[in-house]
Amino acid sequence: MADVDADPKKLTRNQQAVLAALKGAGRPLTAYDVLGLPAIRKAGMKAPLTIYRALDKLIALGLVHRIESLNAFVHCGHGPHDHAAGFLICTDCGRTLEVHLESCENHLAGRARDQGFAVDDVRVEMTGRCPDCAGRAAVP
Amino acid sequence: MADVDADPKKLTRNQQAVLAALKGAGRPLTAYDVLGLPAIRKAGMKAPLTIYRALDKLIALGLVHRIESLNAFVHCGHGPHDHAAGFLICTDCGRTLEVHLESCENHLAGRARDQGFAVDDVRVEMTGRCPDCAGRAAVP
DNA sequence: TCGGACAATGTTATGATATAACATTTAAAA
DNA sequence: TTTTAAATGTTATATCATAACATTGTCCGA
Repeated sequence: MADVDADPKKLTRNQQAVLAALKGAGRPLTAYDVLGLPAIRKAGMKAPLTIYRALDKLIALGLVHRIESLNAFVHCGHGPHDHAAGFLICTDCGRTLEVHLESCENHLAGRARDQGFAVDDVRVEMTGRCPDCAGRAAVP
Repeated sequence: MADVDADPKKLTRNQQAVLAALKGAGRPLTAYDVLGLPAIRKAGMKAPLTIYRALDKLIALGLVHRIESLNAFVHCGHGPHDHAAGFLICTDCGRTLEVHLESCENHLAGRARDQGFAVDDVRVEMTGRCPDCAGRAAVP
């Protein structure tokens, strides 16, 4: 689970730079997308590993989520939280919406426990079209 | 959605070989795992693309599922089906359990629709320990 | 303040996953 | 049989991620 007590002020320069990049993007970016950003190069980061290390930390702090089906990373707009997050991924514009799964998580994890499975983590990713893109498609 | 009317007899030699490999493994394999299997080399497949193409087809037919968080592929033990599948991934032994999500899918997709999101596909992956491994851990 | 411990960083190289492009063959249908 | 679509073969390359090891920075207790 995320370390909800994390103090954002304690982030290192690299971590701050990567977090700011994801925040500014407003959508998931791959590690190499981040690496390519001018602000990141200006911060002196120039190797993939530098980005991945910052991302690892930010994920551990619950400030960033990894989107498995995109191999990408997105800023968590909800602040650190302890319950599982679900993502709605728009296949048109590439943006994601984060949804909380308090109730679903119990349902899903309950299903798992029924089978004797001890659940550590729940990941939900849904693809489709976001409100904006769905609207555009309907009225072309 | 999966083509439930798919006829397994119509699978090509490559597709049959890959499907048999995943079936035999009983757990998720990466494309390169599959490529490395003697039976696959004997079938004449020797390039990654050959494997990926067979996998693409098998996935489209609903005979194989991709596990995003493992970059791996697993045989679907339930036969082709039309509803979303969830996976319980054991971090000890690497095996997966597939669970059906009839009810959860509605719940999740409903949440999405509440936000104006048009859902095409739902993916659920849970990590933890399977009954066997959880048992071993509890009684060491 | 010093010094030890630990986290973070820098650097280079490489491993692992996935697809592009284009020629050829096979299978199915008209 | 012709013609059409799908599958395959082959080579090269793109994309995502980590290993290994040296160095630096930070924090806290003695």
